[in-house]
Amino acid sequence: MAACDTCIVRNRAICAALDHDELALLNQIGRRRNLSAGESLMWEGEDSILVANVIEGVLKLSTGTEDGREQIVGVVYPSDFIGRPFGPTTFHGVTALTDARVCLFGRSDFDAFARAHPALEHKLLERTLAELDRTRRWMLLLGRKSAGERLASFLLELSERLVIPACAHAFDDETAAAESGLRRFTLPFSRQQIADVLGLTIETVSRQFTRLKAEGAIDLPSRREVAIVDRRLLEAEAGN
Amino acid sequence: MAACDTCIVRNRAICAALDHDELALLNQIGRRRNLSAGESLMWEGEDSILVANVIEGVLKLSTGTEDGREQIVGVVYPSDFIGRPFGPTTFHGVTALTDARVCLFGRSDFDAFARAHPALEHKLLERTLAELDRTRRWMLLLGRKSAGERLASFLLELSERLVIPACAHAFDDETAAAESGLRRFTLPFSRQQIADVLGLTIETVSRQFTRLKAEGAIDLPSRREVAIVDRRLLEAEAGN
DNA sequence: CGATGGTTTGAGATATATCAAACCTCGTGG
DNA sequence: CCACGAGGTTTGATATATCTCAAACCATCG
Repeated sequence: MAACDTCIVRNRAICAALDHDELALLNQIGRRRNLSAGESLMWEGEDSILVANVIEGVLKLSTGTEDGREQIVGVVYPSDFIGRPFGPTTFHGVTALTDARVCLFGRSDFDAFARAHPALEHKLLERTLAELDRTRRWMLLLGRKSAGERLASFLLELSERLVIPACAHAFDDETAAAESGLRRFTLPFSRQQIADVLGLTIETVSRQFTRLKAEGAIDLPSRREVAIVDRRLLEAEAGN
Repeated sequence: MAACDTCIVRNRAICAALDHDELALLNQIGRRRNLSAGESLMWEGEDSILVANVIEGVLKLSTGTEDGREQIVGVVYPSDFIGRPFGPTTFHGVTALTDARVCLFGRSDFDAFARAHPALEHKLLERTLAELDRTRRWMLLLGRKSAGERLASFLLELSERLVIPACAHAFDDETAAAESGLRRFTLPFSRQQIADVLGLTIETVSRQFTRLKAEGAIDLPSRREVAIVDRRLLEAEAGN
């Protein structure tokens, strides 16, 4: 039996474009791999040899300058696609933020398979277009928003993206609010990583956390946990 | 005779994926349109009803905050694709920076045509992936680079992107250097627009221009013209 | 416990923003 | 043809958000 049959992202990842037989073929060229938090799957500037689907966990995409400044240029969640198909080079590193599980393909195998299955390519196109939209909205944050606005925007986006779709309709109690995102969640980022997403320093991020808490927009039960106390206020702080 | 036959971007735009007959069909659903500098083709948040290929000219993609801060999130050149296919909303405005000419399609017509022609979708996918790479590299600039580095990076990118491919092999004299980009070019941006690309203010941009000139990296024959005097130095200033 | 790595808080430095004025450039009309 | 005006640009002086450097703090794990 193909591993795909029991895959929890089967219906949300680009694989949803495939029927049972096609999926069996794809399964033959792919393999699963577990990653521990902190482990890297690809490195910046490397030849593009692998692509993958995220099954579980959160990973970051990052680049940096010669002199060591780092910028996280994307964050991927279950069902997202990673890697650079149809091109020779990966422009950013990929590193697991939490323990993660991915479904890996050799790039050339995947490229060939995708070209032969337009429905799959179409899904990949839709996903890439959506990611481009999201990335461009992030440019507004990096270019024009204040530190406070950046952190507020970031927390709001996280609260939406961390919702596990399978659960979105199962609950709508305090754990998972169907409409507006999670009220409480665990950060898959350290303070330094948040700084690297927002283009700030760790100290500025920390100060904005304490400020948002002092103003009653959020609560911080522990370092890695955030509760949104006043969503309206947080949205106002995000200033879109 | 189809207008496409004489189109100067015929072999570089996504249309290159199509044969003569397919092109004739596409031509039936498209129309040309001229835009004057400053004219907008789409607005932020609008329903996505149009998509287009750029034939001639330079256009900006931009978003802003409620309170009027603006960020240019992309710049498109001849043969680039604009608009948001397969999605209901355009997340950014599209405005001509120079006089321009585009090949316009109704989005639903284009979507249908693209789905029926996988080779076209494939080209669009490659283009979207390349644009996503470029956009992510821009995030590093916005998140982590100084004003001087931003302007230097911007000028270097412009000098590459403004090369007219048709000429790239015809000349390699002082006008168009095949390898390293133009040595001298006209800015399709005002100072304010450059500020909006780089996430800076107009004054900071101006000061960095005069600094780069004083250091001998560039020359400014006029407000709208730039000559790269010392490319090495400019590259060093860009600090990648 | 005591060490260790991440985080928060503090004080001061600095790059960029802001506010304001002077300066070009170019088109217009006298 | 020249003066004028209007936008855009440059330069200057000052303010401020964020960074930098440094110390205190706190959880976690041996």
